[in-house]
Amino acid sequence: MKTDRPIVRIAIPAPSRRSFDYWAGKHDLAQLQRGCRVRVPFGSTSRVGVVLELTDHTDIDVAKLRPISATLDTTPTFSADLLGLLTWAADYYHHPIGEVIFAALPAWLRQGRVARKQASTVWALTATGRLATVEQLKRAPKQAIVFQRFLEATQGVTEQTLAEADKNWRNPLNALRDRGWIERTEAIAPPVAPQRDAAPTLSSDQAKAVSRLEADLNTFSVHVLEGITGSGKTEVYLRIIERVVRAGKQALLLVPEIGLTPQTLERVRQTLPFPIGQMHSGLSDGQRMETWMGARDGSVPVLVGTRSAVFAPFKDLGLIIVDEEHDLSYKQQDGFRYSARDIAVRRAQQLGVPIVLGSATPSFETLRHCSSNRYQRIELTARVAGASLPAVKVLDVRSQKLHGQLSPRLLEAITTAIGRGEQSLLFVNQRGYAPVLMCHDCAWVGECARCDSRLVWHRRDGRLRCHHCQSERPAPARCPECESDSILPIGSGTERIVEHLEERFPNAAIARIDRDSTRRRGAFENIISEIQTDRIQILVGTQMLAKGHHFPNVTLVGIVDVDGGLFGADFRAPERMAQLIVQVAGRAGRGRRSGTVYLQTHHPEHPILRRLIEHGYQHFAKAGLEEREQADLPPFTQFALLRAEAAKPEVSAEFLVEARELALSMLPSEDDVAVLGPVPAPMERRGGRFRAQLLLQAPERRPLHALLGPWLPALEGLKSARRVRWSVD
DNA sequence: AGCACGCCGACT
DNA sequence: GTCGGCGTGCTC
Repeated sequence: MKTDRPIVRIAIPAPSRRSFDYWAGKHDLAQLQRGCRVRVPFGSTSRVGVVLELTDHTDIDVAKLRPISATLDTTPTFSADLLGLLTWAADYYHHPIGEVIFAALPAWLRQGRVARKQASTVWALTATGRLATVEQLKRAPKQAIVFQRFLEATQGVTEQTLAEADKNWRNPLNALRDRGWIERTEAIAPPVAPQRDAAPTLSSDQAKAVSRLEADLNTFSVHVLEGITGSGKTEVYLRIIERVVRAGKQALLLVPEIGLTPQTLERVRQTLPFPIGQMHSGLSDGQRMETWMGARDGSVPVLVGTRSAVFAPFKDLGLIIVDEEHDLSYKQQDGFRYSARDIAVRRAQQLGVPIVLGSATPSFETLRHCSSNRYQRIELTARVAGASLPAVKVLDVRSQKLHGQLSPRLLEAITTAIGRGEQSLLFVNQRGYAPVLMCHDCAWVGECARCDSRLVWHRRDGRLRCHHCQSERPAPARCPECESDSILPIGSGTERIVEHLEERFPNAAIARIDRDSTRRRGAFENIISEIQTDRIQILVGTQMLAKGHHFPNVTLVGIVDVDGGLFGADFRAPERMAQLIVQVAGRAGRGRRSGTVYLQTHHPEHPILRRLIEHGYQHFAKAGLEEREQADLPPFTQFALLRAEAAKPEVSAEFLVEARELALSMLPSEDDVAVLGPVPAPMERRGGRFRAQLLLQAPERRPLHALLGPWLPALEGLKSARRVRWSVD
């Protein structure tokens, strides 16, 4: 109904997809514009909300309206275009608007703090300080630690950064100042001139790519930069970013979670003579706020960040780059399940700016857009500086005597590599010692009490752990069932592979890289830099090693077991396996020497494997897409998945059955959307909860969205919905 | 999600 | 008599 007093429509972080209406009250309407934050009473509590609209009508009973309690912003926190993007995302992913908007805010702003750039004091090296070395501070270890930070930073150091790293920083800082090595500077230190010797000459492919991108800088266009590992995609990104920033605009570079290593950032910093902002989960609230504000006011011209940086504010964004666009870490897996890559494309479209999707192994979805000419493809074919592509060898492990899953030929190849002073890299898709612990006498196996899974034996810690929930317990010395002491590990994880290698190569230095060995802060960086100094001869790791790192001396890459990707239940399993193989192959022979990739399999003739090896990723993807089309699978069919979980299996089943009935009653025709299920989820019991799902399948996006629109709010009203945890993917 | 309300068992 | 268990319902 229409009212005579102003009403504010507000997004509030609550699990309701509706917005909430309040009286504007006595507050200044200028501070209640779209995008401003306000504090409002909500039930018995108080919340921070964001104004979506100032209006004069409401759908609810005006007697229920309450006035907002306070305004929090004098100018809107969100620009019109960013708020537009967020409302689009809430709509597209059918997720509550309040939660979407709050996912895009730094914690301080979520709590209602004033958006103000901290008056951060920045210190920078003086001319004297640039010539000084850490060795001169041998007798002043505290100063050495602080000084080291200055050597690592190219753009000065804020007091806040120092305070976060070490609580004893003020005295050493003053001492360094007294030495005349550092000085206070005004704001962000003037960027140090890039230390690159000379800009590397671009290959003809790279030059062509740069000029094609430059031609499209002022319009929306999606370019897929497809280049094998080592073909120099990063150099293309850097050239085009530089061009955009010199034209007075900002650039956003999205990288996978694991991709934002100090090295990546350092490379960008060393190359581009601009202040570079970073945004990722490792930042403190203060740092995040600083970067957020800097991007918004334009003082951070280049922002490098992971998934959530796609929601960063910009004063004048001119370019978006999504590196390794196929990477799964662009998809948020819980809560607001968005794809940062897809949102980035939408954002570029909305702003009328170009976006570059880079990958050696583009996702099938992206390739399909290329073949329908919505995206333009740019290929980089040759590896730079003469480094050649590794040869791929399939090792048939059938009826071979294996040493902890390693075949004689693989061990032989490692021996040869060590003899030549080269490094070997082995991928194992299981951390821990062994994926299963089994009693040889009664066939007991360690199982998780809360999940449908086996417990992984972590021998170093003497524990059995579930990799799907938090539960763990001491590893038994005897079988808990029959008391036999012959309990055996079945299969191998990284720990056990390392053990076998240590027996076989007693003089080799072996490093293990998985979530367990890199849990400590800085451990990952330490191992990576140790590898780069060539002290390590053999690296054993999980997929976390597959991305991004440059190991010039690795010439042998082994994938201990590729069979998982051939027979996975998920229709995307072959795509992922192929991407992994190509990516890890990219780790071999990046320096001057050529490399070899060994794939161990029990199915050397499997057509999927043969296709990839004999014809390459492009051909593999083309055939894979044809198969998806035949089988009515995405991206040729649109899927939406309603998941539900509850402590009892019948509770989630009941909810999904009701949801199904509701969907069928709302559908104009059953031909539009097929409702399949409910069926138990792939791992039905996880963390003590029973999970089930309902699949909606439609040939087009439109009827699916048309159903989801009214269906999801209706589900909220279902009584069975309150007894389950549910979400839409 | 929080948070209050409400209706039943074990304590001083 | 009261404390508190967590089922149920609501938030403009």
